Amino acid sequence: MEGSHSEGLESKITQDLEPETTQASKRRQVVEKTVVRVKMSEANEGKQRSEGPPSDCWSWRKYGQKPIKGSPYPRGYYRCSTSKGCSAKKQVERCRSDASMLIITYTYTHNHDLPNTKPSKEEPQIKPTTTPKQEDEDEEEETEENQKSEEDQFHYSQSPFNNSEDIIVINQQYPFAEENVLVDEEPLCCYHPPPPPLMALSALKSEENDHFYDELEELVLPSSSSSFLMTDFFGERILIRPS
DNA sequence: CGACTTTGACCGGCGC
DNA sequence: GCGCCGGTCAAAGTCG
Repeated sequence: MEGSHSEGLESKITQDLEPETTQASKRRQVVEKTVVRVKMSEANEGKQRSEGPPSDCWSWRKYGQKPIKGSPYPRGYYRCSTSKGCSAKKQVERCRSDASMLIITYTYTHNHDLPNTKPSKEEPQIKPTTTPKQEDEDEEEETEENQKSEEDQFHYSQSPFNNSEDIIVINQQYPFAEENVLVDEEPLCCYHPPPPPLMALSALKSEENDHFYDELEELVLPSSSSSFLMTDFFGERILIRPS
């Protein structure tokens, strides 16, 4: 399974922060929502299973799944299992027009810190080749990302959506795709700078996330087959403004 | 044994 | 008021 993580881990993640009330209901959606779009190449999709999905560093437990009108793919409902009292939730579904695009909607915030249960162990070398990510690769985004990263990187655990009007563009090219790092699955995590412990735990969490993707995979197995090439995924920012 | 996934049923909100 | 749809709950089953 872990033969080669750094193979095709390209994911395009776009995170849109919605201050609240998406637009539909005023009562139902009076919660902070963060929409994250994760674009993964076929390779990724194929590997999701074994490699791990673009997950955040949290533990999620699935508590439901429902077919959504207008979408050929069902939506999965996950709840943070890291902490019992945590009300953080997330919905995962595939883009109906692009099966390779995952739409993850985060709701509520975590009221606890990241499950850094294993800060020591395989984190020492988590230093990506390009140390601080690719700070100059995405200047603009990087800027934002950087700020966000540094701030949300772990703050995310406390108030990921508190940044109400921010756009987080995850632009990762796999800085950690080395081999020591098992970060082949945390786009969400990765968009943060190279947080040492984070990576380690990311890998740990991958199991759980694995399920989540596993499922998605079952939903729709794109005939991806062998297009397993490493294509740099560029960050794509989707700005959703609750005008 | 505990934690998690799966699946059907139920509930509440919204639109017509 | 009715029907539709999204979201959540709960029981059963599975896996580590």
